[in-house]
Amino acid sequence: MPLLRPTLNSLCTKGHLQEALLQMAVKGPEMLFDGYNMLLNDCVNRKAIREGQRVHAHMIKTCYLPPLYLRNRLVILYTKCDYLTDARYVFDEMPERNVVSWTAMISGYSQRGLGFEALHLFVRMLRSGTEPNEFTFATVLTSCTGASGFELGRQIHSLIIKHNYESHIFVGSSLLDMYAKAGKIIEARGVFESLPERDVVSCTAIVSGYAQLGLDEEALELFRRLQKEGISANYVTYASVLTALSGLAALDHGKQVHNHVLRCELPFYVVIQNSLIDMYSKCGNLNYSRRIFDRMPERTVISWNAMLVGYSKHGRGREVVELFRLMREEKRVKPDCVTFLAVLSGCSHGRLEDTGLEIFDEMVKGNNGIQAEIEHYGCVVDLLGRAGRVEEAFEFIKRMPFKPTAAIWGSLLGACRVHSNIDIGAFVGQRLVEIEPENAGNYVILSNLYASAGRWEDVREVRELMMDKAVIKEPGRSWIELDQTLHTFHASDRSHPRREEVFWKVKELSIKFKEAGYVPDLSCVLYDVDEEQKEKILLAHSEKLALAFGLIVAPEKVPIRVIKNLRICVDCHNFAKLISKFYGRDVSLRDKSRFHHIVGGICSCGDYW
DNA sequence: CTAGGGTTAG
Repeated sequence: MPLLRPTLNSLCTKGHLQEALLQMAVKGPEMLFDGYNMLLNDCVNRKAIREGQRVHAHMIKTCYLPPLYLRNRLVILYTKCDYLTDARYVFDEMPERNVVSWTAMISGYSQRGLGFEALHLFVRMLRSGTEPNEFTFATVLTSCTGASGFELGRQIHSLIIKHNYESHIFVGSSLLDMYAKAGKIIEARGVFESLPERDVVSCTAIVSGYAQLGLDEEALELFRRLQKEGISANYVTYASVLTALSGLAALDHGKQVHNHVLRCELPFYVVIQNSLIDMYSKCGNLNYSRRIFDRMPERTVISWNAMLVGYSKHGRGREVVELFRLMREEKRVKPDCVTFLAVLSGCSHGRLEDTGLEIFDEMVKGNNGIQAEIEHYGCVVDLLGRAGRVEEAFEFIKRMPFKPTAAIWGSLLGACRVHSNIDIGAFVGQRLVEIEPENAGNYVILSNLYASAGRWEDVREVRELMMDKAVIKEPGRSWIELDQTLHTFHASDRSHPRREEVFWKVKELSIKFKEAGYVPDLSCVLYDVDEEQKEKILLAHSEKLALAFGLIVAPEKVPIRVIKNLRICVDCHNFAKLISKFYGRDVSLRDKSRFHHIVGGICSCGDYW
């Protein structure tokens, strides 16, 4: 900031802008305000920072003391051009400030993602006695993210009510978005419903609020209703809708939206194309994603990331590495932290552990300008564990510069299960049930590990602990798309119209597979019941119902495409492989973390997931 | 003069 003045002095000496400034001086001091105002206004509109700086420099050089209005324009100029330190310098030097000065500065911080600074300034504004207006509220709420931000957001809400701005459409959409991002969807919906008028932005905010929380059906239902009410949609709306469709893997609907946006020729097409890449890959259709990607006239880092994530989730390690190489050759985009997450997890799922480790080492050396964060370390743990290098993974965790999270221990525990490492598994499992006592899955893996070592006393203890502490947060659910309809199945489902037929089909399959040597994997059952009961529970798993339904209804040449909201269990995975083998059907199964493409009884995940 | 919604990961 001390550099500002000399920089400005040098800028002030050249260019034809100088001409304009000279003219202003000639015409007399009463012309200065209008002249400066006009020039600055023009610079703001064109985001011409160099010229703007020269105008500012001229003020300083001629000892002109700009009034409040012009100082505000300078703050606005600098914030809009992303020169935040300069904006703050002007702001700090102001002899007096009004609501516009404060709001412009707050907006500058919040748009740069510096929410903490923005909130801090807002509090200072209140203390200074300047009354916030609708612009201030709409702005400051965008910085109320995270736990501490939400607390402040609630307080700001009551302030908004006090100032009678709750029904203002800008304030209202910002407010409902704040609630939605904090996971308070009921409050968000309440604000939305109480708005006296609606527009594209407020409608998009609530739809995307549902979508971002994974409430995909609700998002779509609301979107359809709003469409019927005649609300228009733009590229942001469609991006949000596509997010919801990705979550549901609703390929037919996704294609419809695709056709629709092609016909509309919406502006900001990159954003929609990014969403389409993601949608097709999450619907299992990687080739479509790649086709869109290849034909894009311009790509952002998100385009590359979406494509990389696609390959990664489908277990296509070689494609991940190849695309990453292309991305580095292309100098216009720089890989970011998401890129490295996608690449590392792609190497892990694609069995390219040495490549993954090389890329991680490069990251840690700092060659890429990206700091390795805990999630990246988590990918490496996953990668080592998946490759059977369990001890190495354990040592790696001990040496990490981060405190291991439950997710990291969980990943190692999973590796211990697959590679039957009882010593490390028992240690990790005990640690994990302490950190995450509510997660039932941990107890199950741990007790199975003990069982495999014949440590029955420990098995009993873990089971008891589980009954005591574990809660099942999210019920398992699987679905399948047929003629633009999603057919959803729950384990204890009584709702599907063809449930009887589906139930008998599963039973029939089970008998048939048993004759061929299928043994139900009872260790997948969380409940402490007898074996017969366990088998019943297993046969009612939602993914088996959806698979059986797919076998009944899906046309023969088409893969059976099942989506599950949680991780798939070992037994259902076996079951799917048997369906593929016995019926010659390709099965595509998407679970919480990845795709399983099963052809001829062989799964693309290599049986580790 | 100052304002709200969005796409990748977890």
